[in-house]
Amino acid sequence: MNDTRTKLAVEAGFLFQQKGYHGVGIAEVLERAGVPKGSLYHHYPNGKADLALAAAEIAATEVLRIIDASFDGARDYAYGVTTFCYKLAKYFDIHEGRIGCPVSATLHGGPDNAAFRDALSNIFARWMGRIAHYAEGFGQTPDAAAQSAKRLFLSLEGSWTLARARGDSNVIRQLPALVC
Amino acid sequence: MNDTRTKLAVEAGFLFQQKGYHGVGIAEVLERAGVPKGSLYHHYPNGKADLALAAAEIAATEVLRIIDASFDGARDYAYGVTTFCYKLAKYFDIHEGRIGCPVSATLHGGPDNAAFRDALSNIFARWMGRIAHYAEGFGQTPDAAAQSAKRLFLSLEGSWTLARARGDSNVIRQLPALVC
DNA sequence: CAAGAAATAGACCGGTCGGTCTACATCAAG
DNA sequence: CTTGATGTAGACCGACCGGTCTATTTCTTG
Repeated sequence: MNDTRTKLAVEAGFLFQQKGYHGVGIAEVLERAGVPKGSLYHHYPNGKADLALAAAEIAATEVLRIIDASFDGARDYAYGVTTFCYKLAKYFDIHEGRIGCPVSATLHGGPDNAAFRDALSNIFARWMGRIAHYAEGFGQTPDAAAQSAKRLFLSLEGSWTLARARGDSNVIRQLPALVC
Repeated sequence: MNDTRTKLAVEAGFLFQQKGYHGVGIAEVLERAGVPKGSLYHHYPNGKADLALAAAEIAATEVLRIIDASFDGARDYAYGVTTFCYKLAKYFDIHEGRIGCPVSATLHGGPDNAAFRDALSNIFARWMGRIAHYAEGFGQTPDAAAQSAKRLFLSLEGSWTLARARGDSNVIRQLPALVC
């Protein structure tokens, strides 16, 4: 297990989420991580693209963790959604309101290739699947659960966009009232 | 009135919407528009940033036009929403599925300054205001209309994101069933 | 310890970036 | 025809881009 490798992806993710793939220079990532260039290309032979995919994967996993933490102790679906949105709003505030969906901000606007699109598509599917899983657990039929998950996901992506434009996380906090 | 000026903004918009602010080079815009560099800095003294704001404004106005065209002859709110979504899905397909919300794709990921954020925020507000206007016209109370507009807008932003990741405009076409 | 693998370190490279600058063409007004 | 404003044309610039390469240090394993 290598600390440098992870640190690079984490710091790169932090920057990608704010400025997008093309908005971040390798030099900036290296400076933030306190790592020389040689190490980057040792751990990520394909350079920036590898770094972005790794950063997106880390962010994706973190969001799944937040979903679990939000729904596990929830008394019903709406309660879980509310907790989830509040946690995300807090995450948004940590980045000082200059962030969109951590995954799409990182991968959209990157090189227009199949690898990036597939990664995005898969991550989104995993998120919706996990939310649907919890919705089913609260008694919804599979179809209804999938629909609930999709409704939440789509609005959430939009909320991130609007929250970022306004620099105000309340858009995210008010989401449960809109979709439940 | 100057044709070159408009042509530059339109072509720049086409590219920004696909690759984002930092993903597009000035040279690429000039080539597409068939315009030399001197003309660009004559019409847009602040260069790329001016160009992006002008492009976003054009796209924003075009969306307002589509909203009007969708709701003007509609028999009820849901019908208008459906027409609106179909028109946007078509627009998405014209760009071969490589596009997000034309405005946020252009301005998000651009320079992190107040001018860009304000422009985005204002454009979004105008869109939601126009949708709410039509919702009121179909008998919704002002509060309910504002809520309907917000619900549609947020899901729509999300749909664009998901549609782009999947390269499939059907996400947008299926939206009315989810929000009406 | 020896020896090779793993990782760090950063100088260096060609290409492209956004932007400036000067020269020239076009046009309207006197 | 002259003159000044408007717009076109593109050579040119320093800064920065992502990526390569060699040298060195650190870790692992026998």
